[in-house]
Amino acid sequence: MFSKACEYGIRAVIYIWSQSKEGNKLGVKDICKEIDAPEYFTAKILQALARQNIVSSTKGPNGGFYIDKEQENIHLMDLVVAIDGDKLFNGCGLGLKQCSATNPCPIHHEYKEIREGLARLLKTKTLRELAEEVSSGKATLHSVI
Amino acid sequence: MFSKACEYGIRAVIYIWSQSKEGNKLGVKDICKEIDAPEYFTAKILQALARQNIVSSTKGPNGGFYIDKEQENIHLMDLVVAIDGDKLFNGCGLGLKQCSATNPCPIHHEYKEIREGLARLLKTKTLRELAEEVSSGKATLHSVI
DNA sequence: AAAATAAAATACATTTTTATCTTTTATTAG
DNA sequence: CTAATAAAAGATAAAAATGTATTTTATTTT
Repeated sequence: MFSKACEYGIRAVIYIWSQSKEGNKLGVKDICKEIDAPEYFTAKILQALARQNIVSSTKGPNGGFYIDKEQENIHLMDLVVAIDGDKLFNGCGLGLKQCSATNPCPIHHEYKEIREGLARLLKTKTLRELAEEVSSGKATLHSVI
Repeated sequence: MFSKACEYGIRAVIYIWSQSKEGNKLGVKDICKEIDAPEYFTAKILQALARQNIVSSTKGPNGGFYIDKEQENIHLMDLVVAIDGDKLFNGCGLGLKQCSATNPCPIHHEYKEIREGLARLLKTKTLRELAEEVSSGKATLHSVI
């Protein structure tokens, strides 16, 4: 469903959120150790997200990734689109170039429902909520060891 | 969502179904022209499906792909799994190795619903039904020109 | 039996995704 | 100001997905 890049990105950002109280900044190495993701690859993803203003970052000692005020109301959808684009949400399930209610592929209507359900989920969930689930121990970002 | 291979495969098989009355056999070239898919690539997919007994084929003059009795009750799910495997239906949305109700990722429950909705759709639809939609003109397998 | 046909198998090429390593730039601590 | 730190940027590589071309095999028609 989501690309690997997107999976790592979501996990990383939720982790940053869950730790980003009182101006706390997190290094890529720490993030990746915690979420069990490849370091350099995840770094690239986070850099791209910083360029798109989904997360913030600073260089140098005590630098790292963090969340600031402007990013408080970001939904999971914004993050997914920033990494994977929106093809998941507006293309035809069978890859037809033109597929619509008036010229539907054989699964158009049912697939549309699924897709919209997914979009609804991603648009509803804020990163704050997801981070809270992790902070409170109700959810995790890594496999138990 | 589905791979390109799976999109082409679904379209090809539905088309074979829709044309496979009275022992009619279809060549790869004809199929690909109709569904607007790359010929050699789609041929490989169909060959793999033939090995897995999702469709039938014979070589030689008047040969081609067709559906026989044993394949009458195949659901869309069988086809998708034959091409893309089942990772879409049993993996974690965020890629965690272990993710379950007792050790959930932050979107476990909601994502599960989406995934199960998709699985339900694919398990409900038979290829016969989908082909019928195409035969009757209610749905198409290619963009209108 | 020979020729023609079409899938099957094999080989090869390109593009995209995933992943790693190195160099550069910005920032801070001493 | 200098050294240390950490992200940013760039280069490279491996793997997977996608796509194309060629050779082989099975089948049928003549």
